[in-house]
Amino acid sequence: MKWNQDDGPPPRGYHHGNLKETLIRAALDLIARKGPSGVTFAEAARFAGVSPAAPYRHFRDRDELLANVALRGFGLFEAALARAWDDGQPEPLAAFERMGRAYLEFARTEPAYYSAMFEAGVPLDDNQELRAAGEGAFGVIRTAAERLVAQLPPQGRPPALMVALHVWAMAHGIASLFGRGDAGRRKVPMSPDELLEAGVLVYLRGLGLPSDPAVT
Amino acid sequence: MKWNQDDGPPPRGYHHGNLKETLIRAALDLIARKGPSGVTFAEAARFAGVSPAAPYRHFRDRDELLANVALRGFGLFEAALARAWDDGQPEPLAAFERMGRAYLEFARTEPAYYSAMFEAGVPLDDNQELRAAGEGAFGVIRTAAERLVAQLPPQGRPPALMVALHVWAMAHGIASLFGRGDAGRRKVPMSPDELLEAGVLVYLRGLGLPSDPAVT
DNA sequence: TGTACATCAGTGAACGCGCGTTCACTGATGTAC
DNA sequence: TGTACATCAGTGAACGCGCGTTCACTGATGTAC
Repeated sequence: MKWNQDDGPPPRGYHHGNLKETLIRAALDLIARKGPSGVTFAEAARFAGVSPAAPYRHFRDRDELLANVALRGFGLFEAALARAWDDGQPEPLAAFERMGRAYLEFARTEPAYYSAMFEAGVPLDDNQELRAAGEGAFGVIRTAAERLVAQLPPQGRPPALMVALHVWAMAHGIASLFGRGDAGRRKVPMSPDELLEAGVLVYLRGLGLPSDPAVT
Repeated sequence: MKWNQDDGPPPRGYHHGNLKETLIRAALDLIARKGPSGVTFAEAARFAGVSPAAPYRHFRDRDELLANVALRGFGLFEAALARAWDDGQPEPLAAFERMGRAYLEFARTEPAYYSAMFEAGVPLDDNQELRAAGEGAFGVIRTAAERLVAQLPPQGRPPALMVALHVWAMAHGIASLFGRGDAGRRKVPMSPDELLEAGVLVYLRGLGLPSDPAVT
Protein backbone atom coordinates (compact mmCIF):
# COMPACT_ATOMS: atom_id res chain seq x y z
CA MET A 1 0.00 0.00 0.00
CA LYS A 2 2.85 2.33 -0.59
CA TRP A 3 1.84 4.05 -3.77
CA ASN A 4 -1.78 4.36 -2.98
CA GLN A 5 -2.75 7.37 -4.95
CA ASP A 6 -6.24 7.11 -6.30
CA ASP A 7 -5.29 6.54 -9.88
CA GLY A 8 -2.52 6.95 -12.36
CA PRO A 9 0.55 4.79 -12.65
CA PRO A 10 2.76 4.35 -9.61
CA PRO A 11 5.44 7.04 -9.83
CA ARG A 12 8.98 5.76 -9.95
CA GLY A 13 12.50 6.90 -10.11
CA TYR A 14 14.23 9.65 -8.30
CA HIS A 15 11.25 11.91 -7.85
CA HIS A 16 8.29 10.61 -5.99
CA GLY A 17 5.95 13.08 -7.62
CA ASN A 18 3.25 12.78 -5.03
CA LEU A 19 5.10 12.84 -1.77
CA LYS A 20 3.14 15.50 0.05
CA GLU A 21 -0.07 13.63 -0.52
CA THR A 22 1.49 10.34 0.45
CA LEU A 23 2.87 11.77 3.67
CA ILE A 24 -0.57 13.01 4.67
CA ARG A 25 -2.00 9.59 4.04
CA ALA A 26 0.81 8.07 6.05
CA ALA A 27 0.04 10.41 8.92
CA LEU A 28 -3.63 9.36 8.81
CA ASP A 29 -2.60 5.75 8.88
CA LEU A 30 -0.33 6.32 11.85
CA ILE A 31 -2.98 8.29 13.75
CA ALA A 32 -5.43 5.47 13.17
CA ARG A 33 -2.99 2.92 14.51
CA LYS A 34 -1.31 4.76 17.36
CA GLY A 35 -3.07 8.05 17.93
CA PRO A 36 -1.84 11.52 17.01
CA SER A 37 1.21 11.23 19.22
CA GLY A 38 2.30 8.17 17.30
CA VAL A 39 2.98 10.20 14.18
CA THR A 40 6.68 10.62 13.46
CA PHE A 41 8.43 12.13 10.52
CA ALA A 42 10.71 9.16 10.20
CA GLU A 43 7.96 6.60 10.04
CA ALA A 44 5.88 8.66 7.63
CA ALA A 45 8.90 8.79 5.34
CA ARG A 46 9.40 5.04 5.66
CA PHE A 47 5.75 4.49 4.81
CA ALA A 48 6.15 6.61 1.72
CA GLY A 49 9.31 4.77 0.75
CA VAL A 50 11.57 7.81 0.79
CA SER A 51 14.57 8.84 2.82
CA PRO A 52 14.03 10.39 6.25
CA ALA A 53 15.16 13.77 4.96
CA ALA A 54 12.59 13.94 2.19
CA PRO A 55 9.60 15.15 4.26
CA TYR A 56 11.49 18.35 5.05
CA ARG A 57 10.96 19.44 1.48
CA HIS A 58 7.23 19.63 2.17
CA PHE A 59 6.70 20.28 5.87
CA ARG A 60 8.70 22.31 8.33
CA ASP A 61 8.08 19.79 11.07
CA ARG A 62 5.72 17.22 12.46
CA ASP A 63 3.24 19.85 13.63
CA GLU A 64 2.92 21.28 10.18
CA LEU A 65 2.18 17.83 8.84
CA LEU A 66 -0.52 17.28 11.44
CA ALA A 67 -1.95 20.71 10.79
CA ASN A 68 -2.28 19.79 7.13
CA VAL A 69 -4.12 16.64 8.07
CA ALA A 70 -6.48 18.61 10.29
CA LEU A 71 -6.99 21.21 7.59
CA ARG A 72 -7.99 18.60 5.09
CA GLY A 73 -10.19 16.95 7.70
CA PHE A 74 -12.10 20.16 8.34
CA GLY A 75 -12.73 20.48 4.63
CA LEU A 76 -14.17 17.00 4.39
CA PHE A 77 -16.13 17.50 7.59
CA GLU A 78 -17.69 20.72 6.39
CA ALA A 79 -18.64 19.08 3.11
CA ALA A 80 -20.19 16.10 4.90
CA LEU A 81 -22.21 18.31 7.22
CA ALA A 82 -23.33 20.58 4.41
CA ARG A 83 -24.37 17.62 2.31
CA ALA A 84 -26.44 16.22 5.16
CA TRP A 85 -28.01 19.58 5.99
CA ASP A 86 -28.81 20.10 2.32
CA ASP A 87 -29.99 23.62 2.92
CA GLY A 88 -32.68 22.39 5.28
CA GLN A 89 -34.51 20.30 2.71
CA PRO A 90 -37.17 19.14 2.82
CA GLU A 91 -37.74 20.47 6.29
CA PRO A 92 -35.27 21.98 8.79
CA LEU A 93 -35.92 19.68 11.72
CA ALA A 94 -35.42 16.49 9.73
CA ALA A 95 -32.38 18.00 8.03
CA PHE A 96 -30.96 18.94 11.40
CA GLU A 97 -31.22 15.40 12.69
CA ARG A 98 -29.69 14.15 9.48
CA MET A 99 -26.77 16.48 10.03
CA GLY A 100 -26.34 15.12 13.55
CA ARG A 101 -26.07 11.62 12.20
CA ALA A 102 -23.57 12.82 9.62
CA TYR A 103 -21.48 14.31 12.44
CA LEU A 104 -21.25 10.99 14.24
CA GLU A 105 -20.73 9.11 11.04
CA PHE A 106 -17.73 11.25 10.24
CA ALA A 107 -16.27 10.68 13.69
CA ARG A 108 -16.85 6.96 13.33
CA THR A 109 -15.64 6.40 9.79
CA GLU A 110 -12.81 8.94 9.86
CA PRO A 111 -11.49 8.70 13.39
CA ALA A 112 -8.02 9.68 12.27
CA TYR A 113 -9.19 12.96 10.76
CA TYR A 114 -11.44 13.60 13.71
CA SER A 115 -8.59 13.00 16.07
CA ALA A 116 -6.28 15.35 14.21
CA MET A 117 -8.98 18.01 14.16
CA PHE A 118 -10.04 17.89 17.78
CA GLU A 119 -7.60 15.95 19.89
CA ALA A 120 -4.13 16.31 18.48
CA GLY A 121 -3.53 19.59 20.22
CA VAL A 122 -2.61 21.34 17.00
CA PRO A 123 -2.43 24.97 18.02
CA LEU A 124 -5.08 27.01 16.27
CA ASP A 125 -3.59 30.30 17.33
CA ASP A 126 -0.69 30.40 14.93
CA ASN A 127 -2.50 28.95 11.97
CA GLN A 128 -5.07 31.26 10.52
CA GLU A 129 -5.94 28.94 7.70
CA LEU A 130 -6.69 26.08 10.05
CA ARG A 131 -8.81 28.26 12.27
CA ALA A 132 -10.79 29.42 9.25
CA ALA A 133 -11.36 25.83 8.17
CA GLY A 134 -12.65 24.93 11.62
CA GLU A 135 -14.96 27.88 11.59
CA GLY A 136 -16.17 26.91 8.15
CA ALA A 137 -17.30 23.55 9.46
CA PHE A 138 -18.90 25.12 12.49
CA GLY A 139 -20.60 27.59 10.18
CA VAL A 140 -22.73 24.81 8.74
CA ILE A 141 -24.06 23.96 12.19
CA ARG A 142 -24.58 27.62 12.92
CA THR A 143 -26.50 28.28 9.73
CA ALA A 144 -28.70 25.31 10.44
CA ALA A 145 -29.32 26.55 13.97
CA GLU A 146 -30.33 29.92 12.56
CA ARG A 147 -32.93 28.33 10.35
CA LEU A 148 -34.35 26.37 13.24
CA VAL A 149 -34.46 29.35 15.55
CA ALA A 150 -36.20 31.39 12.88
CA GLN A 151 -39.17 29.08 13.25
CA LEU A 152 -39.75 30.36 16.75
CA PRO A 153 -41.84 33.41 17.52
CA PRO A 154 -39.57 36.47 17.50
CA GLN A 155 -40.02 37.30 21.17
CA GLY A 156 -38.80 33.90 22.35
CA ARG A 157 -35.78 33.33 20.12
CA PRO A 158 -32.59 32.19 21.77
CA PRO A 159 -29.30 33.21 20.14
CA ALA A 160 -28.59 30.88 17.24
CA LEU A 161 -24.90 30.86 18.11
CA MET A 162 -25.68 29.44 21.51
CA VAL A 163 -27.91 26.76 20.05
CA ALA A 164 -25.20 25.80 17.61
CA LEU A 165 -22.62 25.57 20.39
CA HIS A 166 -24.90 23.39 22.49
CA VAL A 167 -25.53 20.98 19.69
CA TRP A 168 -21.89 20.90 18.72
CA ALA A 169 -20.89 20.21 22.31
CA MET A 170 -23.34 17.38 22.65
CA ALA A 171 -22.34 15.85 19.35
CA HIS A 172 -18.67 16.14 20.19
CA GLY A 173 -19.23 14.79 23.69
CA ILE A 174 -21.07 11.76 22.38
CA ALA A 175 -18.56 11.17 19.62
CA SER A 176 -15.65 11.44 21.95
CA LEU A 177 -17.06 9.42 24.85
CA PHE A 178 -19.03 6.73 23.07
CA GLY A 179 -18.64 7.16 19.37
CA ARG A 180 -15.51 5.36 18.42
CA GLY A 181 -14.29 1.84 18.32
CA ASP A 182 -11.22 2.36 20.48
CA ALA A 183 -10.64 0.16 23.42
CA GLY A 184 -11.24 2.41 26.38
CA ARG A 185 -14.52 3.77 25.18
CA ARG A 186 -17.48 3.52 27.47
CA LYS A 187 -20.16 1.06 26.64
CA VAL A 188 -23.73 2.14 26.97
CA PRO A 189 -27.02 0.46 26.08
CA MET A 190 -27.89 2.78 23.22
CA SER A 191 -26.15 3.60 20.00
CA PRO A 192 -24.44 6.98 19.66
CA ASP A 193 -26.87 7.85 16.89
CA GLU A 194 -29.90 7.17 19.05
CA LEU A 195 -28.36 9.02 21.94
CA LEU A 196 -27.64 12.13 19.91
CA GLU A 197 -30.95 12.13 18.14
CA ALA A 198 -32.86 11.83 21.40
CA GLY A 199 -30.70 14.47 23.06
CA VAL A 200 -31.16 16.98 20.28
CA LEU A 201 -34.91 16.35 20.19
CA VAL A 202 -35.24 16.95 23.92
CA TYR A 203 -33.11 20.05 23.62
CA LEU A 204 -35.11 21.48 20.74
CA ARG A 205 -38.35 20.79 22.56
CA GLY A 206 -36.90 22.81 25.41
CA LEU A 207 -36.49 25.66 22.97
CA GLY A 208 -40.09 25.37 21.93
CA LEU A 209 -39.53 23.50 18.67
CA PRO A 210 -41.26 22.38 16.64
CA SER A 211 -43.52 25.36 17.13
CA ASP A 212 -45.18 25.36 13.73
CA PRO A 213 -48.07 22.87 13.78
CA ALA A 214 -47.96 22.70 9.99
CA VAL A 215 -44.68 20.86 10.30
CA THR A 216 -45.01 17.19 11.20
CA MET B 1 9.76 21.29 43.81
CA LYS B 2 11.16 17.82 43.97
CA TRP B 3 10.08 16.67 47.40
CA ASN B 4 6.67 18.19 47.29
CA GLN B 5 4.74 15.90 49.50
CA ASP B 6 2.09 17.73 51.42
CA ASP B 7 3.80 17.65 54.76
CA GLY B 8 6.45 15.86 56.73
CA PRO B 9 10.16 16.28 56.37
CA PRO B 10 11.76 15.76 52.97
CA PRO B 11 12.86 12.12 52.81
CA ARG B 12 16.55 11.61 52.30
CA GLY B 13 19.11 8.94 51.88
CA TYR B 14 19.02 5.78 49.91
CA HIS B 15 15.28 5.16 50.11
CA HIS B 16 12.99 7.78 48.78
CA GLY B 17 10.13 6.64 50.96
CA ASN B 18 7.45 8.27 48.90
CA LEU B 19 8.41 7.50 45.36
CA LYS B 20 5.14 6.13 44.05
CA GLU B 21 3.36 9.28 45.14
CA THR B 22 6.08 11.49 43.73
CA LEU B 23 5.99 9.71 40.36
CA ILE B 24 2.26 10.27 40.10
CA ARG B 25 2.75 13.94 40.79
CA ALA B 26 5.52 14.04 38.24
CA ALA B 27 3.21 12.47 35.68
CA LEU B 28 0.57 15.12 36.41
CA ASP B 29 3.13 17.82 35.98
CA LEU B 30 4.28 16.38 32.67
CA ILE B 31 0.72 15.98 31.40
CA ALA B 32 0.04 19.60 32.28
CA ARG B 33 3.10 20.75 30.37
CA LYS B 34 3.14 18.45 27.37
CA GLY B 35 -0.04 16.41 27.30
CA PRO B 36 -0.43 12.73 28.12
CA SER B 37 1.93 11.64 25.39
CA GLY B 38 4.68 13.74 26.93
CA VAL B 39 4.88 11.49 29.96
CA THR B 40 8.00 9.35 29.99
CA PHE B 41 9.34 7.05 32.64
CA ALA B 42 12.77 8.58 32.39
CA GLU B 43 11.61 12.13 32.91
CA ALA B 44 9.32 11.21 35.77
CA ALA B 45 12.29 9.57 37.47
CA ARG B 46 14.42 12.64 36.86
CA PHE B 47 11.70 14.82 38.34
CA ALA B 48 11.62 12.64 41.42
CA GLY B 49 15.39 12.74 41.69
CA VAL B 50 15.89 8.99 41.38
CA SER B 51 17.63 6.77 38.88
CA PRO B 52 15.79 5.79 35.70
CA ALA B 53 15.43 2.22 36.94
CA ALA B 54 13.63 3.16 40.14
CA PRO B 55 10.11 3.58 38.71
CA TYR B 56 10.08 -0.08 37.75
CA ARG B 57 9.78 -0.95 41.43
CA HIS B 58 6.35 0.68 41.44
CA PHE B 59 4.88 0.49 37.95
CA ARG B 60 5.21 -2.14 35.28
CA ASP B 61 5.34 0.50 32.57
CA ARG B 62 4.24 3.93 31.51
CA ASP B 63 0.65 2.84 30.94
CA GLU B 64 0.35 1.58 34.47
CA LEU B 65 1.59 4.91 35.76
CA LEU B 66 -0.97 6.79 33.67
CA ALA B 67 -3.71 4.40 34.74
CA ASN B 68 -2.87 5.22 38.34
CA VAL B 69 -3.14 8.90 37.60
CA ALA B 70 -6.51 8.38 35.97
CA LEU B 71 -7.68 6.22 38.85
CA ARG B 72 -6.83 8.86 41.35
CA GLY B 73 -8.43 11.47 39.12
CA PHE B 74 -11.72 9.59 39.00
CA GLY B 75 -11.72 9.43 42.78
CA LEU B 76 -11.26 13.16 43.10
CA PHE B 77 -13.78 13.79 40.35
CA GLU B 78 -16.42 11.64 41.98
CA ALA B 79 -15.85 13.38 45.29
CA ALA B 80 -16.11 16.82 43.69
CA LEU B 81 -19.34 15.94 41.89
CA ALA B 82 -20.85 14.33 44.98
CA ARG B 83 -19.94 17.34 47.11
CA ALA B 84 -21.60 19.69 44.61
CA TRP B 85 -24.68 17.53 44.25
CA ASP B 86 -24.93 17.27 48.03
CA ASP B 87 -27.73 14.77 47.85
CA GLY B 88 -29.88 17.24 45.96
CA GLN B 89 -30.00 19.82 48.72
CA PRO B 90 -31.76 22.12 49.07
CA GLU B 91 -33.53 21.36 45.84
CA PRO B 92 -32.60 18.99 42.99
CA LEU B 93 -32.62 21.44 40.12
CA ALA B 94 -30.31 23.91 41.83
CA ALA B 95 -28.07 21.08 43.01
CA PHE B 96 -27.93 19.73 39.47
CA GLU B 97 -26.74 23.03 38.09
CA ARG B 98 -24.20 23.26 40.88
CA MET B 99 -22.90 19.85 39.91
CA GLY B 100 -22.56 21.00 36.32
CA ARG B 101 -20.42 23.91 37.42
CA ALA B 102 -18.34 21.53 39.53
CA TYR B 103 -17.80 19.37 36.47
CA LEU B 104 -16.37 22.26 34.49
CA GLU B 105 -14.40 23.52 37.44
CA PHE B 106 -12.70 20.17 37.76
CA ALA B 107 -11.83 20.14 34.07
CA ARG B 108 -10.50 23.67 34.36
CA THR B 109 -8.51 23.42 37.58
CA GLU B 110 -7.30 19.86 37.10
CA PRO B 111 -6.73 19.60 33.38
CA ALA B 112 -3.99 17.05 33.87
CA TYR B 113 -6.26 14.67 35.74
CA TYR B 114 -9.06 15.30 33.28
CA SER B 115 -6.75 14.58 30.42
CA ALA B 116 -5.52 11.33 31.93
CA MET B 117 -9.10 10.26 32.61
CA PHE B 118 -10.63 11.03 29.24
CA GLU B 119 -8.01 11.68 26.63
CA ALA B 120 -4.92 9.67 27.39
CA GLY B 121 -6.28 6.56 25.73
CA VAL B 122 -5.71 4.45 28.80
CA PRO B 123 -7.46 1.22 27.94
CA LEU B 124 -10.40 0.59 30.26
CA ASP B 125 -10.86 -2.96 29.09
CA ASP B 126 -7.96 -4.52 30.91
CA ASN B 127 -8.29 -2.53 34.08
CA GLN B 128 -11.32 -3.42 36.09
CA GLU B 129 -10.43 -1.07 38.91
CA LEU B 130 -10.17 1.90 36.60
CA ARG B 131 -13.44 1.09 34.93
CA ALA B 132 -15.13 0.86 38.32
CA ALA B 133 -13.72 4.23 39.30
CA GLY B 134 -15.04 5.80 36.13
CA GLU B 135 -18.43 4.30 36.72
CA GLY B 136 -18.36 5.57 40.27
CA ALA B 137 -17.99 9.11 39.04
CA PHE B 138 -20.69 8.64 36.43
CA GLY B 139 -22.88 7.15 39.16
CA VAL B 140 -23.11 10.54 40.82
CA ILE B 141 -24.52 12.08 37.66
CA ARG B 142 -26.83 9.14 37.21
CA THR B 143 -28.20 9.32 40.72
CA ALA B 144 -28.82 13.02 40.30
CA ALA B 145 -30.62 12.38 37.01
CA GLU B 146 -32.81 9.83 38.75
CA ARG B 147 -33.86 12.37 41.32
CA LEU B 148 -34.71 14.88 38.64
CA VAL B 149 -36.64 12.42 36.55
CA ALA B 150 -38.61 11.33 39.59
CA GLN B 151 -40.16 14.77 39.68
CA LEU B 152 -41.92 14.09 36.42
CA PRO B 153 -45.31 12.44 36.20
CA PRO B 154 -44.79 8.66 35.94
CA GLN B 155 -46.25 8.30 32.46
CA GLY B 156 -43.82 10.76 30.91
CA ARG B 157 -40.53 9.77 32.49
CA PRO B 158 -37.54 9.35 30.24
CA PRO B 159 -34.90 6.81 31.27
CA ALA B 160 -32.64 8.38 33.87
CA LEU B 161 -29.62 6.71 32.34
CA MET B 162 -30.26 8.47 29.06
CA VAL B 163 -30.65 11.81 30.78
CA ALA B 164 -27.37 11.26 32.64
CA LEU B 165 -25.58 10.37 29.41
CA HIS B 166 -26.90 13.47 27.66
CA VAL B 167 -25.78 15.75 30.43
CA TRP B 168 -22.43 14.05 30.69
CA ALA B 169 -21.91 14.35 26.94
CA MET B 170 -22.76 18.03 26.94
CA ALA B 171 -20.54 18.75 29.92
CA HIS B 172 -17.68 16.80 28.41
CA GLY B 173 -18.18 18.41 25.03
CA ILE B 174 -18.09 21.89 26.50
CA ALA B 175 -15.12 21.09 28.72
CA SER B 176 -13.19 19.57 25.89
CA LEU B 177 -14.00 22.15 23.21
CA PHE B 178 -14.08 25.37 25.21
CA GLY B 179 -13.27 24.62 28.78
CA ARG B 180 -9.52 24.69 29.03
CA GLY B 181 -6.79 27.19 28.78
CA ASP B 182 -4.81 25.39 26.11
CA ALA B 183 -3.82 27.17 23.02
CA GLY B 184 -5.92 25.61 20.33
CA ARG B 185 -9.18 25.93 22.16
CA ARG B 186 -12.03 27.69 20.46
CA LYS B 187 -13.01 31.08 21.65
CA VAL B 188 -16.68 31.82 22.05
CA PRO B 189 -18.55 34.81 23.44
CA MET B 190 -19.86 33.05 26.53
CA SER B 191 -18.14 31.34 29.40
CA PRO B 192 -18.22 27.55 29.55
CA ASP B 193 -20.20 27.81 32.79
CA GLU B 194 -22.88 29.94 31.21
CA LEU B 195 -22.98 27.73 28.17
CA LEU B 196 -23.44 24.54 30.17
CA GLU B 197 -25.97 26.03 32.52
CA ALA B 198 -28.07 27.37 29.66
CA GLY B 199 -27.77 24.10 27.76
CA VAL B 200 -28.85 21.99 30.70
CA LEU B 201 -31.75 24.29 31.45
CA VAL B 202 -33.03 24.09 27.89
CA TYR B 203 -32.60 20.34 27.92
CA LEU B 204 -34.46 19.91 31.20
CA ARG B 205 -37.25 22.13 29.99
CA GLY B 206 -37.48 19.80 27.02
CA LEU B 207 -38.04 16.98 29.47
CA GLY B 208 -40.80 18.93 31.15
CA LEU B 209 -38.83 20.13 34.15
CA PRO B 210 -39.43 21.83 36.43
CA SER B 211 -42.88 20.30 36.48
CA ASP B 212 -43.71 20.84 40.13
CA PRO B 213 -44.98 24.40 40.61
CA ALA B 214 -44.20 24.17 44.33
CA VAL B 215 -40.52 24.14 43.42
CA THR B 216 -39.12 27.53 42.56
C1' DT C 1 17.46 -5.63 74.31
C1' DG C 2 20.47 -7.39 70.82
C1' DT C 3 21.71 -9.92 66.83
C1' DA C 4 21.20 -12.36 62.31
C1' DC C 5 19.03 -12.44 58.42
C1' DA C 6 15.51 -11.67 54.75
C1' DT C 7 13.38 -8.43 52.15
C1' DC C 8 12.72 -4.17 50.13
C1' DA C 9 13.78 -0.04 47.36
C1' DG C 10 16.95 2.47 44.84
C1' DT C 11 21.77 2.59 42.20
C1' DG C 12 24.43 3.41 38.24
C1' DA C 13 26.23 1.70 34.29
C1' DA C 14 25.18 -0.19 30.10
C1' DC C 15 22.76 -1.49 25.76
C1' DG C 16 20.15 -1.05 21.57
C1' DC C 17 16.84 1.70 19.27
C1' DG C 18 14.36 5.15 16.76
C1' DC C 19 13.86 9.87 16.17
C1' DG C 20 14.93 14.67 14.54
C1' DT C 21 17.88 17.15 11.90
C1' DT C 22 21.74 18.60 8.92
C1' DC C 23 24.69 18.27 4.96
C1' DA C 24 26.81 18.11 0.54
C1' DC C 25 25.19 15.63 -3.13
C1' DT C 26 22.65 14.36 -7.49
C1' DG C 27 19.07 12.88 -10.64
C1' DA C 28 15.05 14.88 -12.91
C1' DT C 29 12.36 18.59 -14.61
C1' DG C 30 11.29 22.97 -16.51
C1' DT C 31 12.49 27.08 -19.16
C1' DA C 32 14.91 30.88 -21.80
C1' DC C 33 16.70 31.67 -25.98
C1' DT D 1 13.73 22.02 -32.40
C1' DG D 2 17.79 21.93 -29.67
C1' DT D 3 20.82 23.28 -26.06
C1' DA D 4 22.39 25.40 -21.60
C1' DC D 5 21.26 26.24 -17.35
C1' DA D 6 18.56 26.99 -13.08
C1' DT D 7 15.66 24.96 -9.99
C1' DC D 8 13.42 21.39 -7.75
C1' DA D 9 12.91 17.14 -5.07
C1' DG D 10 14.92 13.28 -3.10
C1' DT D 11 19.51 10.77 -1.38
C1' DG D 12 22.13 8.58 2.07
C1' DA D 13 25.20 9.04 5.52
C1' DA D 14 25.97 10.97 9.75
C1' DC D 15 25.29 13.05 14.39
C1' DG D 16 23.59 13.68 19.00
C1' DC D 17 19.86 12.69 21.99
C1' DG D 18 16.59 10.68 25.08
C1' DC D 19 14.04 6.74 25.97
C1' DG D 20 13.02 1.94 27.61
C1' DT D 21 14.89 -1.74 29.78
C1' DT D 22 18.09 -4.96 32.08
C1' DC D 23 21.57 -6.20 35.40
C1' DA D 24 24.28 -7.23 39.36
C1' DC D 25 24.71 -4.45 43.13
C1' DT D 26 23.93 -2.28 47.79
C1' DG D 27 22.11 0.58 51.45
C1' DA D 28 18.15 0.64 54.54
C1' DT D 29 14.41 -1.42 56.91
C1' DG D 30 11.79 -4.81 59.21
C1' DT D 31 11.40 -9.07 61.85
C1' DA D 32 12.23 -13.65 64.23
C1' DC D 33 14.21 -15.32 68.04
